[in-house]
Amino acid sequence: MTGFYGEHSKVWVSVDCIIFGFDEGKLRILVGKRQMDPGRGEWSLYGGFVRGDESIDDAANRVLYDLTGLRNLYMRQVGAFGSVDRDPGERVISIAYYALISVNEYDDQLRKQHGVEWVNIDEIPRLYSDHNEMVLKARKLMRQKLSTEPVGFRLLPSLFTLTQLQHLYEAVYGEELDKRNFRKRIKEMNFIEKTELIDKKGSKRGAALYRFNKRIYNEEPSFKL
Amino acid sequence: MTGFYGEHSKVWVSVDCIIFGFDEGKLRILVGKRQMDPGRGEWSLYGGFVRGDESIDDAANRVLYDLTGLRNLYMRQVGAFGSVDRDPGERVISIAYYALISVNEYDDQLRKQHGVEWVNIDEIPRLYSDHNEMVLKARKLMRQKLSTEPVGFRLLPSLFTLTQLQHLYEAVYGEELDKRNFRKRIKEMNFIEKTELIDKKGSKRGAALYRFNKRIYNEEPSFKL
DNA sequence: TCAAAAGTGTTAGATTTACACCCATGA
DNA sequence: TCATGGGTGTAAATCTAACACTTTTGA
Repeated sequence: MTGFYGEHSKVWVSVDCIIFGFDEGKLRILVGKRQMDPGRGEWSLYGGFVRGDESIDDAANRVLYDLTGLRNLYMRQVGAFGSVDRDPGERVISIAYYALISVNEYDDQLRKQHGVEWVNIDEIPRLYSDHNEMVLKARKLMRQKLSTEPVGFRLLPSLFTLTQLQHLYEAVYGEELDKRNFRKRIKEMNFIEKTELIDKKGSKRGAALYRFNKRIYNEEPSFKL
Repeated sequence: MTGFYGEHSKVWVSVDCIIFGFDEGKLRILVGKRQMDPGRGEWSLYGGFVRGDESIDDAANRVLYDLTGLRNLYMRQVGAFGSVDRDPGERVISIAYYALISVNEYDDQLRKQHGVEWVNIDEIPRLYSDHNEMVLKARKLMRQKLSTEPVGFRLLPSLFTLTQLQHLYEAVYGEELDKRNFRKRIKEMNFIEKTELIDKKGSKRGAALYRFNKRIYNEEPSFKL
């Protein structure tokens, strides 16, 4: 059966992950210095090779788990990157994925062990190979996704204040939003439910904590921010 | 240098093309019966393997040129598809692309030589492997693209009537549009320019022919349909 | 002469935007 | 007591959607 396929050249396939986090009012991604050749020491996305016995999505999930220790992260494919010489060593086609994580759930020790850092999305350094391009496309897709589906919560703690949510959207859109209009729209979405809990960290007065209710969303899935 | 890479398994990478055309008021794509194993005889997208010396975009362009004889088609990546067993023969990761072609520019003899047919987008048969999934995603991305960028013209002759353009958008959106509102919006877009030419095929009275003016669009690139 | 497609404006309703003050509390 | 962030409603402006008739001409 390999007769037909054999005429064509095989290549390595890797996955590279753009991992978004939101902290101190800023949207950030994880990057680290490459610890292997080629490109050792250059800033780079975290990635890995696709194994023969796993799908590309499984590979991305494995790489994400390896780095963060977290499962079931929100993750979407960004696309395949396949210039002939994108990898200086060998022909490698890479499939980029972006993921959303809640920074507070990520063990900072684990982060340091892997030598990765949170960098502000607007201050990304020159990255290895075509990784800057991947980040750009991931950012565009992520913004588009957050504006049409309620996944922004994946970047926040499971309980969050409306101010946190608003600041998140402001960071993603890169523009300020009107507080009253924002809250008016949130109120119409019954799946963003107010709890009895009060956050006292963010202000003296205290702010109501909200949570995303998936069950209600499934019944009434309309979202626009 | 291959020492590091060598530990990982290489795979075949192919491209598969969803080629959209618009004819007789219907949105269609090109599919053919597979002429090779595995899956011989099944309906399938047209595709090919990525060679060692070409980028994935180049591979897609080559495959498109091979099939249509046309260069510089509008083409965008749909994404990578990489289940372990998506190809019954060997591990093959495939990158899907969609393209827009103007049906009248495609030599029908060439089409027949390749054994491909235009099938209505709403009547796609069961396709080989995960190709139906590719078509679905391509369609979604294409609709999104057509609503925010003036690329619908790539599915029409270079001179077209507003009725043709409206029917195209109706086919893409799957819903009827109001003629007066549609034409009002078109009039605001100066890059859709009226010519002195009249189409007499579509009606007795004759309809004005329009063309897309790229230069004007670049100066004033705002589009929404 | 009539069937068939081309072409053209107005209005009501819905949505979006702009905007400012009082409240509760810890320091 | 005061500085800080939390919380609330209204009105003007803009955008969207609904709607019907006249024109031209080839058959």
